Amino acid sequence: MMVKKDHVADLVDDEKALNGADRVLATLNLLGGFPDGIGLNDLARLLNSPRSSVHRALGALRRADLIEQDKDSRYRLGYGLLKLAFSYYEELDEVGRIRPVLAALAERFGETTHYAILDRSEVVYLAKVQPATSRYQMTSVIGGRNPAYCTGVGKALLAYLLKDEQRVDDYVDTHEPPLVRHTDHTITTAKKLHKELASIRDDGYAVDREENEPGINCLAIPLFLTSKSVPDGAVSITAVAQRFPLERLEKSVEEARDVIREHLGEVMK
Amino acid sequence: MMVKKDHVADLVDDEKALNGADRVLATLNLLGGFPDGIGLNDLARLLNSPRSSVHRALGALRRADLIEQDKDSRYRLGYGLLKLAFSYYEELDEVGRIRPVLAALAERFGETTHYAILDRSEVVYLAKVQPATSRYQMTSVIGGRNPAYCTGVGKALLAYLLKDEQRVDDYVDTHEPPLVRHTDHTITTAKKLHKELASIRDDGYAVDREENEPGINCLAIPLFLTSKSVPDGAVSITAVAQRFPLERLEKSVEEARDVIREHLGEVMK
DNA sequence: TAGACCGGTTTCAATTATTAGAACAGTGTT
DNA sequence: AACACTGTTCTAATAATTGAAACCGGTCTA
Repeated sequence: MMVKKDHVADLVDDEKALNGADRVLATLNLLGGFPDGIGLNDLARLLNSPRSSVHRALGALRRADLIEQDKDSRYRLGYGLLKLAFSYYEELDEVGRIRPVLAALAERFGETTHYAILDRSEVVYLAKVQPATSRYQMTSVIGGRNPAYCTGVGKALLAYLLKDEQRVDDYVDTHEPPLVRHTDHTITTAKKLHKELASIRDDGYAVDREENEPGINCLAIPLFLTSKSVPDGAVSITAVAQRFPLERLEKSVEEARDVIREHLGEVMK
Repeated sequence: MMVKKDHVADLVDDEKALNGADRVLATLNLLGGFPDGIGLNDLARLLNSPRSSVHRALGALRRADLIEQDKDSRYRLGYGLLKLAFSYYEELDEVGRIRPVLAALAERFGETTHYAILDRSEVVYLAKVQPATSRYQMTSVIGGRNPAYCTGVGKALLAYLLKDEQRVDDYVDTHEPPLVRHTDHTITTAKKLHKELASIRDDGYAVDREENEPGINCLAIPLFLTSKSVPDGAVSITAVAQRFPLERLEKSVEEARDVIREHLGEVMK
């Protein structure tokens, strides 16, 4: 079988050999990329570890009910992992509260909606609802990340964290790697970012104008669930520019706010 | 803090001490039960392992991006785990096909819907959709399991696997533990089970008459997606008996079939 | 203010499980 | 029948895990 080599780079440091538990967990992470399963040999190659070691790692994972072995003896992530993750996920307080809102917004506008929080300099997606009539498949994954500066939700949340030019400068200077240009519209300078964040504070919402992915626009509204000054997270409506133009997205702000208010009350600026 | 001791029994064999990778994975599994996080000491107690060993295990898990440490230094499952599980889950072929059907059924009947497959003698829930107006919270979790003989989906799937009395006998005899009575209506004898499965084969659907949980009824329809003779899985509509009586559930069969046909075509007997 | 206590973290010699190469055992293909 | 391909088991040498105890930074209490 062909295996994409570049897939590995992120997961395994080819330099130093893994040992013990680290190898077990690297194996687990690696298996996530192969929904149809993968053989021991390929796995060992990818981890550049001896087959017998990987074999024992797989044994531990199977004992813990995290992976399974198909009839054709390929290894896959197992249902135990799904149960672990989903039972944890369903217990997250925020998610239960927010998901009905996302569903309502997705239904109303016919577009994919997200809820994301800020973690250091990145946004983490904690919920995602696709409308019933979704023809497109967004690349976002629950638990997945994006840089804050080039996403709608990210800017919506940064706006209330980087309130003056000084902090924006610090953010940009210490950002590692430096603000990368994803598209023609990506904001890459402290000056522009500060201006953008100020405007977001004024409006109470943020717009991603194809700054992260070409052809993808996004409207994001920060939510103040537990604090009046710092938002806990932000909801977003993500739309394909071609089908749902930017102007229409910006005109939808009040309608979206109404939906949110209906479910959560006064949680917006 | 108070920690439920019985929670552990399933996860950790108190007898023999864990070592290395096994302890790391036991830690991971254990953390799933504490969405608000848990401290190192409690964790070590539950795993009855030395704190330093658990500490190193946690280090490995953090390196693998599977857990995180809160401000107050409690350990939680991390977003990396969510990403791992969800990216795998979203890639599962069946799920993508089935979920629209579940959503449509949930919407139509206002009840929770499931899709489950058979794994040895248990059913595994692979998808779950709650209606927008869901007041009740079902206990089922994606990746979770139930015995087949006392659930609607389980019986719907067994029906096409245990086609003669001989196989039903074998199933019942080798079932470990023996067929346990969950409620007054649970089927616990081979004779009754055979009769029930025969009836299911005739009808093309199964009904769980409060056999698994008191007060919970269920209508299940097996789906023949890849084979004409053996169903791949079954969808179910789970209803609280009080609000949605059994008769109404049985009368809904044709309507449910129409919804399924609409989305998937001819996949039913 | 001292001091006891709680948490997480680090240390270190003894131990023991991991390591990795190689042999083994099945399958399906040529 | 030989081959190439799996996953699996075996083994002595090695290196990582082990776990008691010490440590450190807090917070509560006397």
